[in-house]
Formats: sequence, C-alpha cells, structure tokens
Amino acid sequence: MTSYWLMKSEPSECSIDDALAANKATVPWVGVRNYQARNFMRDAMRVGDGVLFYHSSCAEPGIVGTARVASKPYPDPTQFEVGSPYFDARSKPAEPRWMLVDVQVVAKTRNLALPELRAVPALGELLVLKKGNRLSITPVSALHWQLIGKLLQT
DNA sequence: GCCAACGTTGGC
DNA sequence: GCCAACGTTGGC
Repeated sequence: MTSYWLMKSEPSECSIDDALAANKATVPWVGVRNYQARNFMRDAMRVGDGVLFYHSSCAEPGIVGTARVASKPYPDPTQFEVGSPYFDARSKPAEPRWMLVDVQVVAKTRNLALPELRAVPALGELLVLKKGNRLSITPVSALHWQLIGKLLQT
C-alpha cells in the first residue's frame, strides 16, 4: 500500500535543484530532529511512497516537485559528526536516535505556492496549510495527492 | 525582524 | 507527572 508524504526542505540547505543535481537525483534526508517526523521515516515510510517536495523558510514557500521514498530507514550520519549543526552528543552509534530515508526526485514542477494551495477548498485539511503546523514531514491523503498532482500539471 | 505556535527541557 | 521557561520553526 503506497502512502504519500509532504517533506519540507529549506532551499538554502537542499533545494529541489540540489537534489536533482545529486547522484540519481537522490539525497539522504538529513537533519530531521523531531521525533514525530523521525517516526514517519523510521516506522511508516516504504520504498516507493510518493513525496511532495516542499520549499520552506524562503521567499515563496510551496510545493516545487514530486519525489519518492528511495530507501529503507537508516541512521542519519550527521548525528555523529562533531561540529555538524545536526550533531547529537546523546546519540550513540549502537543506539542511533535519528533515522532517515533517501528521497529521489521524480519531477521538478512549477512552484505551487501557499496562496494558491490555500485557495483550493478541497485542500483545507492538508496539514501543511494548518495554522501552527511546524512538522517538517506530514502525511498526505491519496485524495490530496491526486488533487495536487493535477494542480502541478497546470 | 516579528511573533504565534509548538516541542523540549528540567526543576519540583 | 506538572508546567514554566526556553528554543525553534516558518510564514509574513
């Protein structure tokens, strides 16, 4: 059973162009340090799941492409890198605290920005549009996935 | 830069 | 286990 996800990335850290430029257009989703988001990657994601690639904390936040989950979960290497902003001294290699998956870009699209998303009544329950939402990874219903897919083609 | 909203920490 | 204080996220 395929599931769908929205994953936020700051373009100054890893934009969709950065991801496209990577080997096989695939990047390890490093730096998630929130337990709920980690649990989605560790426990719920399956290879082949659909991903909406979202740019956050930038001039025009929005969905900028589609991607897929491209690996099983494995430890985020940056948690062990002293000096990395993602270093976590409390995490031990034998018991890694932070897990990630690889994400492969399928297609770069136009930027389907927040105001346009908010204008679609049927997307009212899309979690990323909810007030106060800060979670960097959120599940997306099959219905919302289909709808957004169509919007991205226009 | 502002600030609302939320998650985490740590004293008790 | 409670909850105040603090830090972070992220749109604007």
